[in-house]
Amino acid sequence: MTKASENIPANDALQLDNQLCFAVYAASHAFNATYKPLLEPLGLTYPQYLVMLALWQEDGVTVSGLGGRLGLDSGTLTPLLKRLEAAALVSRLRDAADERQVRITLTAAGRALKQRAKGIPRQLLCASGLSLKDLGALRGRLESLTANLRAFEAKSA
Amino acid sequence: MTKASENIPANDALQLDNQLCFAVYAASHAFNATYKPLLEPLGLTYPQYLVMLALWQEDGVTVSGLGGRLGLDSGTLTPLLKRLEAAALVSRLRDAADERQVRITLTAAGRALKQRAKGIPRQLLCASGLSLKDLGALRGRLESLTANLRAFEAKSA
DNA sequence: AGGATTTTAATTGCACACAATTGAATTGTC
DNA sequence: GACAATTCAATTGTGTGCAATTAAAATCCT
Repeated sequence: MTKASENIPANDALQLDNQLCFAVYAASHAFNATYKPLLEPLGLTYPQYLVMLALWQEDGVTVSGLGGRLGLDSGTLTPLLKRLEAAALVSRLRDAADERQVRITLTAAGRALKQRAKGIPRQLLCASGLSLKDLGALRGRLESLTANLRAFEAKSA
Repeated sequence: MTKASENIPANDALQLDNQLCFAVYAASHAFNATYKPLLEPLGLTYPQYLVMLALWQEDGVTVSGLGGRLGLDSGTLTPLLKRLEAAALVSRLRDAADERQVRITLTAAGRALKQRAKGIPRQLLCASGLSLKDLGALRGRLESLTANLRAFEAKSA
């Protein structure tokens, strides 16, 4: 009998409170709600903040490059990036060498916003109630879980 | 100096890959993607599956009662429940004693679906690559994190 | 009893998220 | 060099998710 086939009482397996997926789902909503008031002064939604984090780290990337890092496709990113463009935080320009690609570049205002976002990680750390050490450990476990889930899908497909 | 004010190098704090929130966000998407092919034969989306889990556990509840367990409001639940009703899995009936409330009750087909969902938790456990023990520990840490985030919001509001 | 307050679900508007399709641009192949 | 196959972003359609408003029903309060 392998680890993954340990005995689960049938009645427990479908209990909502026993679902790891629901714990992740609830935590994801809770993060969203915690970020909302902190991001509102910056005029960003939480997914837009994640896009800005990625761009502050690396600028001038293509839509699919950005999508690869965030796990999002053009169907999500195109309208989101248009809103960031309307807010004058990014520019969207066709690559001259390959006009299929659109390069996303921060404007001066987009770069400047990083300063105003500087304090947010500290506030979230505080809200999480975790030490840096515990936070890092939890993050590692979640990254490993995500990798396992993706590998499982890839295997099935 | 308290735990929550440990030193974080400024450049690291805004790195996407250092964000616990992003690890949760990515794991949530990965769960969604893993469930999708498993739920498709049942005709359910992932949020609809969570609603069904809650109903299999306790039937005949009000919309707000369901919302309390799932952390969702009527703006999300009303259309979702209408789709489950259209699929003949639940009935939505005004409470005779208090006509403001709508009671959600499983149909025979809704109860029967539980049998077809029986095998799903086992497949997810397998996909997660975790032992039951590790899974429980991770779930506990996420529940505690969610509670902390909610408490932080409540404090701010 | 009767009007103000509160509770409850539904509705509206906006923003993701993803599958599937479209259309333009590039690359591969002959 | 032309034509097929591929790549890339945009578009379309469906389904959440949440804030704010609406409308009906119940409760409170004198």
